[in-house]
Amino acid sequence: MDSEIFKRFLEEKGQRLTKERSVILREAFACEGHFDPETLYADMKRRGMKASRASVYRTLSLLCECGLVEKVSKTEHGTIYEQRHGRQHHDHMVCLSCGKVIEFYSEHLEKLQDAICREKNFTGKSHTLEIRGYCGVCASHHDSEGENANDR
Amino acid sequence: MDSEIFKRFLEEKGQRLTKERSVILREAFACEGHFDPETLYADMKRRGMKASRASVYRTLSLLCECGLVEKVSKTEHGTIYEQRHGRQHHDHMVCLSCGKVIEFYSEHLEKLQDAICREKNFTGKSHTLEIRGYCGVCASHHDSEGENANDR
DNA sequence: CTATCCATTGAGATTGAGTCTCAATATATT
DNA sequence: AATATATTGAGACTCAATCTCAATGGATAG
Repeated sequence: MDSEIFKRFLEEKGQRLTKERSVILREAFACEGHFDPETLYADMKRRGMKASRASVYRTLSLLCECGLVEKVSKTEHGTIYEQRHGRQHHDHMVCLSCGKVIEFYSEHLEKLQDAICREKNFTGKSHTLEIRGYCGVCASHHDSEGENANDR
Repeated sequence: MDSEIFKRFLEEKGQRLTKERSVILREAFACEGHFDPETLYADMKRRGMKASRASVYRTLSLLCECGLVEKVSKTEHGTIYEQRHGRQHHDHMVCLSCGKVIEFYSEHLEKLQDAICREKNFTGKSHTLEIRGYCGVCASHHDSEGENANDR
């Protein structure tokens, strides 16, 4: 279980898996996909679970440190994290307007990168591809207007 | 000249190329490479050129709009922009051993990304691809563990 | 030249994400 | 029980970025 991994990680550092940390871990893994700290915090509060904003940020740092969670990117609306345990590699599209993150995976793209690496005599180990632009919803608002398709 | 392009762009919108905007444009193009608004603002001030912080941000928005400049990424320390005029798009390979950065460009890769965007109904505006691994020199020094060029 | 219109500017207020501080509290160890 | 150490949360704080609005300035019509 994820909390076991986290617990072990903490104990190795002489730290503890507290109630608050458990709650935050659960919350982070509940939303299958991406999340940002503020939303996570707000959701938690709404559901009556107690943990301060400070603890949320502190715990997310710890989760990153032990690899269960990863910072994916920064947007106008804050940092986006994603759950990493047991998930397959993929790349991201990030909507510049609403901050939505779309995951995608393309075998073809991966192969092509391998080819480019060979060509440059480079031994690729990992990569990050982020495509920034506008999601379907925001693109339609965006066409007509300038910059005001902003909502949370 | 770049300021000509900017001027034309502004005039089309019924706006003017003011002294402040000129200064900011010049400053942005002076640092060959990347920059962030706060540093640009501070540098400008230090050199005794006058333009408010608000104008810096406003002008950078305009420059992005007309394509002379592009938002490249967001970091802990703010947004990074880069001058786009006359420079070709490229992606990066970063050597984990010696830190060397190799630039590359692949038409095929770009096309493929466009296709993926269409598929996801996403309007791509820009992207960043960073491949991390080992350059030719470092790879040979490295005892090759027979790993393939895969990701995560 | 003068009045008018409207883009532009800048100082400072405001927002919002994220961090830091520190006293109070919880937990483990002896 | 006493001590030591980890943790928490409220709120202060920082910093980038945006917004507000009165003052300015350039262009143009009369």
